[in-house]
Amino acid sequence: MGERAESLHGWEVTPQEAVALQNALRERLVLQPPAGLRVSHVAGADISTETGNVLGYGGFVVLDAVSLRPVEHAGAAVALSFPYVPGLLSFRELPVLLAAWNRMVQKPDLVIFDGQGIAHPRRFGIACHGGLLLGVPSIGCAKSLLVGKVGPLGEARGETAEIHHRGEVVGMAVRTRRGVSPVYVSPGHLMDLPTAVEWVLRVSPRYREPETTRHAHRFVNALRTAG
DNA sequence: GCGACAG
DNA sequence: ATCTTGTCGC
Repeated sequence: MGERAESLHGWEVTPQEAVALQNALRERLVLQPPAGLRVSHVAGADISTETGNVLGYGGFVVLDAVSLRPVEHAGAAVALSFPYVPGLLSFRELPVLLAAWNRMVQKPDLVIFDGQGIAHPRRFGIACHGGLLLGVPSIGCAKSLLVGKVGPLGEARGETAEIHHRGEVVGMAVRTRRGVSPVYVSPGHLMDLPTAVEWVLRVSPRYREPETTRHAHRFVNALRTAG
């Protein structure tokens, strides 16, 4: 029997230990999609928190990859034990997302996270960490940049501009809608940059953010509101 | 030492 | 991320 991805490491860690884990786990990343990758279901992941409350409500919404219609959602509420620290977001959000993942029946072929993939100071954003632990192809699609610089970006939908950081191309700014700020796309695990950009555009036919993210965001907010 | 800083 | 009213634009 192989080890379970979820048990690669514990979550009771200090920020310093978290950084060491990122540097070690980074070596296991595969920045290439599996040969013949077929995506029939794509999921969005997100969490919702409340000021003055330790509980985090997280979940996934699985969409049919063609119609972009939801086919399943799964959520969980878990106490957030790690603070928000730029660069260590996955240690705050993944515990609740893993709990939600275990409740999901129709596991997706691809997950799009709300945050960075390798466009990260140590090339190990939440999409990398999540994809690795779940053993699923993943993409990071963030609303703002954590690291790196982007050059001029065309106005039309579909235009892209590289994200450069320390001499490397770590992602792409992608205009998903004309006249609106771009989103920042980078590969997570079992993924490359061209495929990541292709999928983000495919699941963002109308609005700035992917339908996966929009559905996940609404779902976890409803979870929190409901208690 | 001084800024920057996903969600 | 969350807290919050109105306001500008298609």
